[in-house]
Amino acid sequence: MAKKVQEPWGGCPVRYAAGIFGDKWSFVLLRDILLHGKRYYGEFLASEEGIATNVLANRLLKLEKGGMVTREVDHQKKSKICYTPTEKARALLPAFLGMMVWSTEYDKDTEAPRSFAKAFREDPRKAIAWYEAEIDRVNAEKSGSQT
Amino acid sequence: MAKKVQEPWGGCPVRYAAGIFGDKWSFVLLRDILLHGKRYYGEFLASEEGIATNVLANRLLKLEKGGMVTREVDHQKKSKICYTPTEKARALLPAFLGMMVWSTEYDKDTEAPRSFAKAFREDPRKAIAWYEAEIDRVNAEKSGSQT
DNA sequence: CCATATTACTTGCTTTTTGCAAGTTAACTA
DNA sequence: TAGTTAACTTGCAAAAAGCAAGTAATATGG
Repeated sequence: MAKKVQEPWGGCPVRYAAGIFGDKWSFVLLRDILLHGKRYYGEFLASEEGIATNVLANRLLKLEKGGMVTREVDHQKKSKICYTPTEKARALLPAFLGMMVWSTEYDKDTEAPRSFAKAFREDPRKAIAWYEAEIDRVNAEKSGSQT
Repeated sequence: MAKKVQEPWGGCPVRYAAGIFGDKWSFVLLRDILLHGKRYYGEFLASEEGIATNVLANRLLKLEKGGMVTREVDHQKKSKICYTPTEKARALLPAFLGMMVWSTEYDKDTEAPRSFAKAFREDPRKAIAWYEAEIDRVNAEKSGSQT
């Protein structure tokens, strides 16, 4: 029996967002899928934060039900499942990158290069477009459209 | 013995943000303090989401340790504690409002007026400035600087 | 073709966190 | 000065997270 996934918590915009990705593991998964080009269960599991396998399965299901990722059998290897960010997840990039800029400013141990915040502040649209293009690139690579 | 508060989870910007406010109750508290002008324990407790008293105490402490709020005895009534958003919390407004715009676009039950997303998209700085001014107004009101 | 390995989960169990009700303490207020 | 408000704390049950091991469907080397 599949574990129950929290039902959407709508109405208020903050509550809605909190209901969809308002927990630390969802943050980390969104980072991996939007910013690090990860697509497979094993890749998410390998992130340094060390998510537990059952929690990972639960969050992937929650993100899928929340319309943030699509789940399909990989085109190149049928034993793998490919998780792809939806347009809804991609539309979160501006807020997500804005949040990261905030972190680089306040985390004294930040590992992000200064250039990241600088680039985003100087031309946010361009920065967003760059990440969008990266996502498209990864998607194309996983689409089985290889020669 | 006070409950232990999660130690900061630094380095990666996403992980840092997740460590500071990456749980649904912190989201809701930040909304109340940044957007709804709430300042007191009793006000946070009264939010419709229904946070438990022990969780509220824990999250206020976590936000304080994370540098998001200051905790001080109220100037007008010494039996009350006034929680005030720090500059660090206020600096999160752009990302926070961006996230809310995202919610209004994808939550079919959204209660936010269209004008909110429209205003933010047309002139984000102006929208942010409006909320900043609101925060200043509430702070002034609580500062005991009344006639 | 078959044994071994990958990959994506699921299951069972322990620990931690949350939720809920009740209790405590220090101002206030009539 | 007795009752009230405000901000927590405590104890306990329920839910979620963490951990180790197990399973099922491909894939792969010989």
